[in-house]
Amino acid sequence: MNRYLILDLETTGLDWWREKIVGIGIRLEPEGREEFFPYPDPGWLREYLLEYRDRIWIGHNIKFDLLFIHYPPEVVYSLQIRDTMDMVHLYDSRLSKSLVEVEKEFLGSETKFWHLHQENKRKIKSWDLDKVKEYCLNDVLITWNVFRKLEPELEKLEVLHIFRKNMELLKVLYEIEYFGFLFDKEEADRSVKILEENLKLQEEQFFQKAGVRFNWRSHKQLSYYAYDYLNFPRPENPFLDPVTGEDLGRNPESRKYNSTMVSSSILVGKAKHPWALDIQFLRETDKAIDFIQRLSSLTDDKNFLHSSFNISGTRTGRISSSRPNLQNIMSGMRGFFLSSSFMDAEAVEAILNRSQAYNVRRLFIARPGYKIVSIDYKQMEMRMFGIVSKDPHMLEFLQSGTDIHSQIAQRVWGKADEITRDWAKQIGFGLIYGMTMGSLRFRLNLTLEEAKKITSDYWNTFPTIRPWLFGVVEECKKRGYLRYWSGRIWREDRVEKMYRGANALIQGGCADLLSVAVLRVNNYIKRNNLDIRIVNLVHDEIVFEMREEDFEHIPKIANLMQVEDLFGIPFIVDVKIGRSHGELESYGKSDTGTGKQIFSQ
DNA sequence: TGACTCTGCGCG
DNA sequence: AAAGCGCGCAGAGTCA
Repeated sequence: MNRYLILDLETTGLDWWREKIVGIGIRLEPEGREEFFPYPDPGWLREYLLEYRDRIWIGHNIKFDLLFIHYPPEVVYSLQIRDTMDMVHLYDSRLSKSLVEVEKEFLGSETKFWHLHQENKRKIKSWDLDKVKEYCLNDVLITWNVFRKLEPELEKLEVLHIFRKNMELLKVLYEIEYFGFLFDKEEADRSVKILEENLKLQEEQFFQKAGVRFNWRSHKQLSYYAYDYLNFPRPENPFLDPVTGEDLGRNPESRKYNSTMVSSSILVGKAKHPWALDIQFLRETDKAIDFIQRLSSLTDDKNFLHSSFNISGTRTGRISSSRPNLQNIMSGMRGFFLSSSFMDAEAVEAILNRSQAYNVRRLFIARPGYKIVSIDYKQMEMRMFGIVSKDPHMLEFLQSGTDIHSQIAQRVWGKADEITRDWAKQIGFGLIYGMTMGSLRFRLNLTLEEAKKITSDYWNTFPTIRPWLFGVVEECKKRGYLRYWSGRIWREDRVEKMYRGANALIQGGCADLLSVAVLRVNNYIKRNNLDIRIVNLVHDEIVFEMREEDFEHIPKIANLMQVEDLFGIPFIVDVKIGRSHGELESYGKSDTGTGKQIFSQ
């Protein structure tokens, strides 16, 4: 019979490296014994709980609690852990993971809700300790009951093997978060200064051009000055329902259009507004400043960032990242070269000389003596698409490992030039995202006839793809869910949304593949006792920090990532190395003749 | 003042 | 005749 330790912490905040534990509640099962310790001494607490290290530890988002207790990663690796938050996610990724909602959904009670109704959680420091104790032990009890309820459910759904895999992945994520990613704060401060000067310069140029000063960050004000004040025709909202007049653009499912009409794509594309590029550039600089300041505010006293990697944060099974989000860091300027037209030559030069400041990734650096090594998958989603759709021609291309879009173009249209390669690429995206014909037309800048011809050529060349897409929807209609290659379940009961299932199978399939790769690579690192850390995960990329003398392990790591045994074809990877995440250079060469990476030994 | 929504935009 | 997948975060606006 299994023995359990269920735990829950109350803390002063979310950041374990600078906040304090207010109290910890634990429950021992099967004894049913409860204990609560207010403001425990951290060292004492670590020792005390280890008396129960042979038990299975259960928590709702247990990684959070373990980080607050501050165990070294090797201790966490030695534990058996169960995260009820991930159990909920594997049961149905659409559900809210907050304990209040989880209690309601699976236990049918609202005890936590009523506790919170009486007290403000943000002021937990000022609660009576008796109250904290009662609240905390109630959370522990809910967690235990949710675990008991969901374990058999997950078994019935045949997803316990994914749950076990995820609990091992959680330990790797723990280690990534525990050590963190070194942030170059001095350089960040310099960049912010430069960007703020740039912003001032851009604002001045813009206000002069506009002939009026206002807060361009406000949609309301910008909309007024860009259209009414300028007497510039306001583009018609194409999402107004012609019959009812309802603004469908306000539908949260589709927020691309809005009544203010000041998004970049509308200003640039639809309105062709004279301020479009100026606004785009102002926003870009503003965004860069926001990014860097957010990062600077979250460093610990040694300038490390400890992002949270969440395995139950996405609909598809991808990992998400927060505080800070390390998966959307700017890599450089995008809109500048388009928008520089409104500036005088001097201003253009001034900003170009400072363009490095927009590369926020270069602020993520290796520790002294180490290098950043980034290994990412080439065209990962296209590969997964070929695998799940089982199209023989697509799979044949994937085997060779050369540029997939060019190969497709060659096969479909008999030649692979820039134009046909772009067609192939856009249709590939379209298939992965469920694009409509209208959108594809816009993307390719074609007439309806041309677009239809091109897509039908594509369908004819890959005969199983269209039937597969229909089949996915059919299966979802029939069962109410889809199952990934990994066994993970994706549920959807709205028929009109089931087309998203194809994307889920691809995006989520890639996510589960990456998690397998992470585990295998991590096992290799630990087994050989290597001084190599994973510092970031970005959907199709693993970022490492290692010494140059350990570069000899790169081919092995790259090979492990290719997981050739899983599908019979390798997921080809690309290796880059640099002093920071923003200054990477290719490492090794891929042999385009055979398509085999040199890393596949 | 805080909680919430809306909108826009960075990344894969 | 343009608007598809998955995130997290920030400022402005709104309301109590």
